[in-house]
Amino acid sequence: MFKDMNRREASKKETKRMILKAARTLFARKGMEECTIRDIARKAGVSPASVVVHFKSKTALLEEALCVDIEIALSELVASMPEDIELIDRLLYLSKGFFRLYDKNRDLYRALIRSTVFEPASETLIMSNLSEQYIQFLSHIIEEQKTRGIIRPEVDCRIAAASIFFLYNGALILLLRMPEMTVDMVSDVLASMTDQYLKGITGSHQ
Amino acid sequence: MFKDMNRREASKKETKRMILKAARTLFARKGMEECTIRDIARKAGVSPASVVVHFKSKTALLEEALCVDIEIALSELVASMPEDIELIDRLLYLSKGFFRLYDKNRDLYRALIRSTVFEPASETLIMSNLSEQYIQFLSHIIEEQKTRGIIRPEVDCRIAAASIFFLYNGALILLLRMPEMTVDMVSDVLASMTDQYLKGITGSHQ
DNA sequence: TGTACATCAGTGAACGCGCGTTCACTGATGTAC
DNA sequence: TGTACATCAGTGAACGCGCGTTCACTGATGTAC
Repeated sequence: MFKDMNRREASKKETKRMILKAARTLFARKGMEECTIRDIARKAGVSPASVVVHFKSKTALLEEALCVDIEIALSELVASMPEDIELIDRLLYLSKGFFRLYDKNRDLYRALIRSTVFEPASETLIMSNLSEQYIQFLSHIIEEQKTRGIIRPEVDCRIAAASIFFLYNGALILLLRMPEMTVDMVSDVLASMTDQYLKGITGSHQ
Repeated sequence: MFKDMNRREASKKETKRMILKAARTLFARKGMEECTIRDIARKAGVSPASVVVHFKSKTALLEEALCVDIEIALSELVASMPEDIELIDRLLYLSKGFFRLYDKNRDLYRALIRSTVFEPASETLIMSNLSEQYIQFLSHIIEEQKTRGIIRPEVDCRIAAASIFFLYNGALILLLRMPEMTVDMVSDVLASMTDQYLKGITGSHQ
């Protein structure tokens, strides 16, 4: 029974894989706007109708095609994170990694983020999950820093992680919408912001 | 000579005004996706081609139609800002004002923000200017708090204002993409974040 | 085991839609002489 | 002053495009008996 299911399902997965591969190639080459579902179907060697069967829209296809790279980048960054550096440097290590990724093809990632960030969360599950993973990872870092006494015990880690994510997100928007900004410039801005955030801006602290 | 110019230009402006008025009504009633340029033209009593002459795209029309409300809201909030409350309450007073505005028609404002925030800044001048105005106003508040000794002198006001704006922006995205979030819930989250930001999260401050 | 039927992934052509764009045009307004 | 021309806002119809959707279909795979 399972074997039977698997034959059909395997060929279905294979078709989907081919469409995704063609989509990744064409999106990267020509950008979101310039390639049509029919282009991708032709390149993948399937019928246009088949693309729509596997992905409910061009946006959903884009999301699934590009999120692979983001997932890989996230796990690589997490794995390669230096252990012996300060909190702020760890945070910036992550941000800068993502900025570099998105900088490889700004228009394409801009199209992706625009069509996911502002959609209802239920429509863009893959991107929502990625953001959630990222925030949770930030939250763990903060929790860990708390045990070391670097972060004050009464701080809500979840709120702090989300704040850091929002700052990152703002900086990312700067990068994507202003052609004259470089990865380094945006990283510097984010560094200042994050530094301020960690230290606070009120009172006469130090 | 001026009188001559004015006749033509006046009628041109009048046409534009009528298109804008029709657009505001129809957008608010049916939403961005559900109304077409031809609908708006019909309602305004002009030719569809005329709409395209005055506004280069449907998005540009949406931007110009809705930004009026945002501008009004901003200046009202600035004018009605209580003077005798704490910094954090002033910041939240502004944010909550905007949340309430956007909450009146979430889908519509979501469409607006999605199609402006991620476009190149040069394509969406009105919204860019509004954000800039808002950040500058935040910057003035911080500057003023600095003179009172509430904010530390070495703090970069511009960076602080942008950070606060980014936190606000993140909270706004929460509101717009999660139907179950209310204005009060989002305001509470933003309050926690802003509070943390002002105090800082590292060290044994206080 | 074989036969007869059911399921279902994928096909390819067609549809209606709204988009921006184009076009020759009309007619009012402005300008030159 | 009038006449003849230039400008230009706005017209309305048509165009090609890509989109999602629909449809009857084919043919391979799986299932019941």
